[in-house]
Amino acid sequence: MPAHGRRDAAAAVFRPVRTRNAFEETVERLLQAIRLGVAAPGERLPAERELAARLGVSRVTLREAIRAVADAGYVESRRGRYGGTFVAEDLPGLPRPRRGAAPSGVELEDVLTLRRVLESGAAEAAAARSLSPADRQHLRVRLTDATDVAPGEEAEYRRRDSRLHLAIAEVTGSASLTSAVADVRTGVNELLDAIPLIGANIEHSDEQHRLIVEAILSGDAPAARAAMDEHLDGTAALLRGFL
Amino acid sequence: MPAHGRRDAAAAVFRPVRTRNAFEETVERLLQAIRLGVAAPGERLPAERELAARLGVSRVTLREAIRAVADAGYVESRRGRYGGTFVAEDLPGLPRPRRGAAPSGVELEDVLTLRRVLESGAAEAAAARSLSPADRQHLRVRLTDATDVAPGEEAEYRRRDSRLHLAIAEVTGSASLTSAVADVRTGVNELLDAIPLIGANIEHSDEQHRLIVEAILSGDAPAARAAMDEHLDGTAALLRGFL
DNA sequence: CTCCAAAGGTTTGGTCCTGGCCCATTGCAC
DNA sequence: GTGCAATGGGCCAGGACCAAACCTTTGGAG
Repeated sequence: MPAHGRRDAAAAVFRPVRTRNAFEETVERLLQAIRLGVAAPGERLPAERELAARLGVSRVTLREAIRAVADAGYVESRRGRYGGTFVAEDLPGLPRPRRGAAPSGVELEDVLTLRRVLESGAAEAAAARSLSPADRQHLRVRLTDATDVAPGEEAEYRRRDSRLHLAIAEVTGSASLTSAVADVRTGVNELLDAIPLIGANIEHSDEQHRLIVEAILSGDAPAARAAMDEHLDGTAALLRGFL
Repeated sequence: MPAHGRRDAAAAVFRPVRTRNAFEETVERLLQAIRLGVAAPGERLPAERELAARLGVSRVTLREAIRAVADAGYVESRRGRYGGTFVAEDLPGLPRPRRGAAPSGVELEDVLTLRRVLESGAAEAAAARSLSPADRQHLRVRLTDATDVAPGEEAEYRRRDSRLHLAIAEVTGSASLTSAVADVRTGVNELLDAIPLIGANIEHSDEQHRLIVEAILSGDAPAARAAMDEHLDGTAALLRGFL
């Protein structure tokens, strides 16, 4: 009996339906928006009523989550017309000193495998599509943002880097692919938080980012995939070395 | 302001936290297990207490879901020692006459894009890995199963086809990739339910399946990707034509 | 034949979450 | 300045969901 194989597939289908409660999930989403640079410092989040509807969560729950995120210093709420919840200009640093929770090798390989599949696939798909002028502009802007970070601003670099990778997924036109990339990116960022950021690596990444975007913009799908593969291999090697 | 691009990424991060309620989610998972062939006709599901724990759902909720699925004729419960919940030997046909709910073109392309990224990526990743003898055997068994369906058994073919594709994801060793493939596969199956199954297509698929598995077993990652790409292109063309 | 283990079936009390409603604050339009 | 609309803030009744019991059925072990 191939019970082994069956168990793996079964684990995929019978995985938990709801990982956390609504409050915790909502907090994670807000932090994800901030850490991936989807909501930049100073920017306003959607109004509570709208955001609650979008997240499929009651306003009470959303407000509790916002409260928690605000207490941690990530956002700030203002009342009145033209009020709202705003991302803090000065974001707090890492809340996670990684208290012994080093990810196992299996977990690491799991994330890296999924990441490679999703991100290289997204790069290829983006290049294979005929992009609208808005899409092309979007990519260029994100690329510039990412290569244009003041030295010493590691956290900001991480956000813009994520935002660029996310933009590549966006221009594939596939909403579910974009969601998947956002999730895997969050996982990768958590891992990256555990290792130091080196200047040489950033410069190297900048160049690779340029190559990737160039390949996508010129519609060269194999080149886009190859460039993304190489880029990801670098990070993967770094992570494997440190963990 | 690049509000357009921002909106897409925001939609990914601010997507609903909880799509359905626990009951509905659980029903979907049970049906997914059956339709993907993870639980074959006649097979026993895990005991309620264990399954509830795995799904992260209370036993009460799980039982309600099982009850619903049993009422629809998919499973049957037996009490007493060596009892349990068993997948029906004769599964009901399609419950979905697709009442005008034809998927929009955008949705279709969304699923197909994600599918291509995930499944071709999985094939490549599987080929790039050094597979254990158990993995190799698993792939071979699933391949044989899929090419070995009695004529006229379209529903059974669909299940074994899914099971083979799922096996490819399994042998990548990445649990999250396997989950993602299972989900996208469910989406594709729903689309496929709307179009007829033609004998010639099955034969063609059988041959492509052989090529894919062969490439994976021989460790030829580019060939595995290429073979999977071709295979998926066939189905994609079929779907685009019918919808 | 008796006991027991493993499974499904049932009940209860409590917690989380929601949907709806109203209040408080703010700044622009008039 | 007055009105108003958009926003965050607060409250409550009821439903969904859960954890933890306990009951019933079944068939093998001894």
